Amino acid sequence: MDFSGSSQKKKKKPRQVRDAEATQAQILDAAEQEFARHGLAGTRIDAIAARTGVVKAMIYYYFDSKEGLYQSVMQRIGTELDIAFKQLANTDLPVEEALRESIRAGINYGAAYPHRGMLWFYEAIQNQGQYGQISGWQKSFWSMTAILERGMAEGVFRSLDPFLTTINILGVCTFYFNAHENLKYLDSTRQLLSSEMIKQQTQEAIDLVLAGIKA
Amino acid sequence: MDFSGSSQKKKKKPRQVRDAEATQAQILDAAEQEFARHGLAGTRIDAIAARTGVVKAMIYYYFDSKEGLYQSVMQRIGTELDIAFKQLANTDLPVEEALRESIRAGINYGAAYPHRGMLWFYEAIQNQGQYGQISGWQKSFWSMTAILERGMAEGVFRSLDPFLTTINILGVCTFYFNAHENLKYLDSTRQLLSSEMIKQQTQEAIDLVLAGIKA
DNA sequence: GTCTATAATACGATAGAC
DNA sequence: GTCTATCGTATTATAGAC
Repeated sequence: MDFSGSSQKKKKKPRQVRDAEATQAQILDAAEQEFARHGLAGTRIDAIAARTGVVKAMIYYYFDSKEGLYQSVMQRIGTELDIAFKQLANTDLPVEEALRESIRAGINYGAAYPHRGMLWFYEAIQNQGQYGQISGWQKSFWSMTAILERGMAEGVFRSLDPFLTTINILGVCTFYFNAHENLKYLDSTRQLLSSEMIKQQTQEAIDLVLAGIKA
Repeated sequence: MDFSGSSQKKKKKPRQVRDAEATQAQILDAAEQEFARHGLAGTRIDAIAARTGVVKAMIYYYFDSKEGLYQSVMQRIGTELDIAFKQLANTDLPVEEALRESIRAGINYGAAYPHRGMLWFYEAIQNQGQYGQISGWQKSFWSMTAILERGMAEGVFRSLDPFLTTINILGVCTFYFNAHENLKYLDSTRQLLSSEMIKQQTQEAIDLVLAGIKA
């Protein structure tokens, strides 16, 4: 039932006319989502292409390989992370309030980018964290450790290991979101990702940590 | 260059003569490791077969499909989990000590089965926790919540949300091991999985939580 | 820069001999 | 119960037209 040659040819994807920068950003966005959902190994280039609307070959054209694309995603996360947590380094606030703000920032970040927590776990499990270093996330970690040290020096916080305590605070901030898919079966009446529950969880986390480290 | 028919044939795997039960257990062990390392979707049946020394077809013979094998792994974990955390339900200990023991048990479990934490995260991310319910892990969760409620009733613990606090304690117990591959880059002088560091972390975790919830 | 087509390989699952 | 051999499909990556 295919009449005519040129007037009614099969539907054909019109060639996209876009600038390189926009296309690259679009690919990075789609890639971040797919990598977070399936990890580096499990992500299908086709899925990224489908999400972007760009064809598979374009991804190889811009990023060489799946691994190269993954590294670019990590790099971009790093620059955004710097911006989000840079302010925590300022010493204007009293330590107690600075720590409260850090926890708030951590939970808000986890709520705002729920997929990035998964990305980090895939990175740890599948790639042993080798690509994660590209992002330079360590800077954010040490800025929280610095707050704890300042609190100890000022006598506001009790004697503790700032390194391990930073890890444990990070655990409180992230576990809620990272384990959400498992935790949701516990109590079907609670919507764990609703803004009210997150607000409650923020308060509980701050109360637990602050009471846990005060002198 | 293939002389003779039977005297010099190519090296051939000798047929294994084993009982069904031993073979099944062997497959389950190898499968648990592979599923923890690569998740349900990412695990290759060939890899399990290679690890077991059994041939791929045997796995299908005993477990029908990759999904069936995964469910069997989850079921086995559930029975072991029950045994490991059953004792925590007893109310002989004072609440404070009961909670201390729970945290110790949680960290010890994480240290003893470091791969299982990964398995749970894969389960959450890849399968939305649907297969995790087979294990019945919720029982262990609620037993810790019960301790917190008892502590509040006795006036030993401050007023808190037992549900969210259980999640946060679990976060402290598990994050250290789950994020280990990312955290190891922070301070190369600290061996996070050494028994001394785990001992330190256990103490820090107990101090943080106990101080955090005491009345 | 963007597309189509395809090479090369890897994987889940099954059939059938022993 | 255990093995070999294979089918069908999905996926990374590239070649080459436009």
